[in-house]
Amino acid sequence: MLNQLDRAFQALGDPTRRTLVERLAAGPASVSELAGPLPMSLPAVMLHLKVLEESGLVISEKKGRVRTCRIDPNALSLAENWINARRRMWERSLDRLDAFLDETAKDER
Amino acid sequence: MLNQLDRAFQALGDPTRRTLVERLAAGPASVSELAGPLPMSLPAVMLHLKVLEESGLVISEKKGRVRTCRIDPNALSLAENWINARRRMWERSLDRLDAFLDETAKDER
DNA sequence: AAAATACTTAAGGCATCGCTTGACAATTGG
DNA sequence: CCAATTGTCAAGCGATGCCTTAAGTATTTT
Repeated sequence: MLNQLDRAFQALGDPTRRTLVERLAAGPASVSELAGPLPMSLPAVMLHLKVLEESGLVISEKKGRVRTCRIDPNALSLAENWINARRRMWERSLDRLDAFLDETAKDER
Repeated sequence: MLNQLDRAFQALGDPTRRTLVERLAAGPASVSELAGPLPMSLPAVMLHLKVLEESGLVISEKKGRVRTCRIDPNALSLAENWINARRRMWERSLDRLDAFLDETAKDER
């Protein structure tokens, strides 16, 4: 029972899939175009695309016999925001520690 | 042969490890404190911490018999920046498409 | 209609992951 | 010193992940 954030991070954890995202960030592409430069079979790339699609990072639609894939920037933002929130939280906790240490130093004077 | 970005994203892909990061974002904690609320054995939590540490997201140091863990916000930024760069790239490519479509519409007038 | 293109599905192999239990330090408090 | 606390190491097991090949299906192209 994995949520979207799990899936997104897990998807980005694989170098092949990050390469795919990187390629798609430059613009939409077909499955063959994506698979072309990669050192693996086309079915393998399809599986990666499936993972990316289930994570919400990538959207695809089929017209005729070619499936065109594109990035969904919303899903990217979701992951980005999660990290950002935690980083900010951590920085605030550091600030509180600094303030506490300053207080202590003042008291000791 | 995984690089730091792979490890970081893979680490964040696991719900337990994101819970750990979430907890640590509020401030440092010992291994037992981290394991306490979690529905698994302490060795299991240790393994998760090892993954987080190898990914660079978490730093720990041992004093006496207690190991204190804290977040390294730099590693968080690394992942955040990667996503941000791709999202921006994608948005730029959308802008170019819009511009192109506008041009085309003008030509057809 | 036959051939080529572009994917899709299925079956299977091997590695890694997440977790468990059990045994084993190392440190500290009574 | 003895015992409790806190963490570490190791073996192992079932599930998942990544990839392969082989055999489809659907859609153009010739």
